[in-house]
Amino acid sequence: MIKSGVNKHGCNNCLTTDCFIKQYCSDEYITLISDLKETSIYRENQHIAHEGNVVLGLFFIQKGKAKVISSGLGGKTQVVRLTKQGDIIGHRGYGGEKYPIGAVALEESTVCFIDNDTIYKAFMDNPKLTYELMMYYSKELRKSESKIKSQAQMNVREKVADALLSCNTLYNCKNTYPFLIQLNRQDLSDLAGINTEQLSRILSEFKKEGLISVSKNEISITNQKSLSKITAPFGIVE
Amino acid sequence: MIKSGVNKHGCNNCLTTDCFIKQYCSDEYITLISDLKETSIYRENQHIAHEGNVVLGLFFIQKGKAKVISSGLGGKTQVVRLTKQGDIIGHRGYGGEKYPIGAVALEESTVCFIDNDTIYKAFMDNPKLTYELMMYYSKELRKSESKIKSQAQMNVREKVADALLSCNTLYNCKNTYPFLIQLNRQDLSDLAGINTEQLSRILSEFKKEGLISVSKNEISITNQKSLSKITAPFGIVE
DNA sequence: CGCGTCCTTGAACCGCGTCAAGCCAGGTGG
DNA sequence: CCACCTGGCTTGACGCGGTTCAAGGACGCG
Repeated sequence: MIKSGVNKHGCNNCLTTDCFIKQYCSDEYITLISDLKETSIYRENQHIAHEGNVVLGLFFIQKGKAKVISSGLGGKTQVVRLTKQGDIIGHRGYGGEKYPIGAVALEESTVCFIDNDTIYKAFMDNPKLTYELMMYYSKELRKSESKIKSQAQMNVREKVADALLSCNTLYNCKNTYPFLIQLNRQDLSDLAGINTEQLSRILSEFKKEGLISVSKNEISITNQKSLSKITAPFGIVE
Repeated sequence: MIKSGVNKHGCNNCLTTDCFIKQYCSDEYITLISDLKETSIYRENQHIAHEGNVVLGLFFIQKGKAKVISSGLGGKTQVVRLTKQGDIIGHRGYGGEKYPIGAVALEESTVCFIDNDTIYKAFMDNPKLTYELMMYYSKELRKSESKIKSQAQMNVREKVADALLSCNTLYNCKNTYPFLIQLNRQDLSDLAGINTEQLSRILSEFKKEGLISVSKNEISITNQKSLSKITAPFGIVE
């Protein structure tokens, strides 16, 4: 992990507009947090948070993408969710508890870390911040609950469509097509909750049906509408 | 739905100790909310919130139990989570959005409803309330993300053990055994994410192995430890 | 007593995961 | 520059686990 100098990345110089702190804290607190936070740059595949470590604070993704993962039996990994700029990693659990979920950068990412004490003070003095973060978790919870159903009821074909669409909803802000999925087969299958072989098969199907295109092993969504029809019966929330 | 008179159930007369409002609001706000909330009693199997309705506020479970459900394809239902006294139903989404998840009482339950405007004011003036609710959602999110992995990776046997244990963790506060599971086969299988036939088979297995006992179709956990061993490789978070 | 509901058990089918082999692109070293 | 190796991806074959279909039992209720 490359720890950058604290002062070089002051919040006032930060260009990110999605940051909860900058949006919902008083100027006074922005300055305070700016002094106390730590900003680090993670390269692709570097761990931002390790599974099983104690939660010492909150990570804010200033720039980049990450996957939130949870390991199961026999080396299996589940991608629980994907995150982008402005997202938060490391739910604040009950004080000092271990966090059973890890996070890994998918591309070079800039991440701010704010320790529990500092963020707690900010919460107490900036009700709007706490409120918006509550809403954020609430929204994530809805998405997560929706995914439980997907995992329980969908067949592999539907799971793949769902995984592709959730990438699209999250990362394709401008809603333009073709849209490139920036995940390798392993991550994509871990997200869909299936194995890589099945994923390959289904992708080939989709390719034949003209829903996606694959070149140089990179997947692009070309027909979002038809893809959506596959998952339609489930009323997916993204 | 039986709507009780507003004044009869003032917060100051309420005996519940787990209520977020009573714990974290100023006296002034408790009185205000007491006047504006609506308290209703739901009988078993009555809908507290309907899937697809607009979210007009938050439900607090004062007394009783409920299941939070989400319907899928072909009449399938997923029990997304179970709730008890002190829990919250109806995540506040982005303003006025439809809520894709429903809630049904599992037994006679008393539920308080607070509309969006009122609760928003309370949030802005009671930082501790907002903070605790944020923590609540954060905790629920962790549990939910853990369940995604369960659904994706567990086999039916493990899913059943997991479902039984999650009931136990939630409702068996005193941690005494045998502990009666108060769900019928349909609800239990919807919670586990499997069908009733499989559930039956696995329950018979567990019965033979002495992990549970079944009398008059009611399931009791007799050996929580051995049951936990089945799900142990997954590091379940409850 | 007959009916309906819920639960259990059996049997057959098939979707999915596993294993294994082959393909392709990129990197390395002779 | 080519041969070789490696890692990621694809495709096929097979067997198991789980879903589905169907029948029968247990129980409560009119």
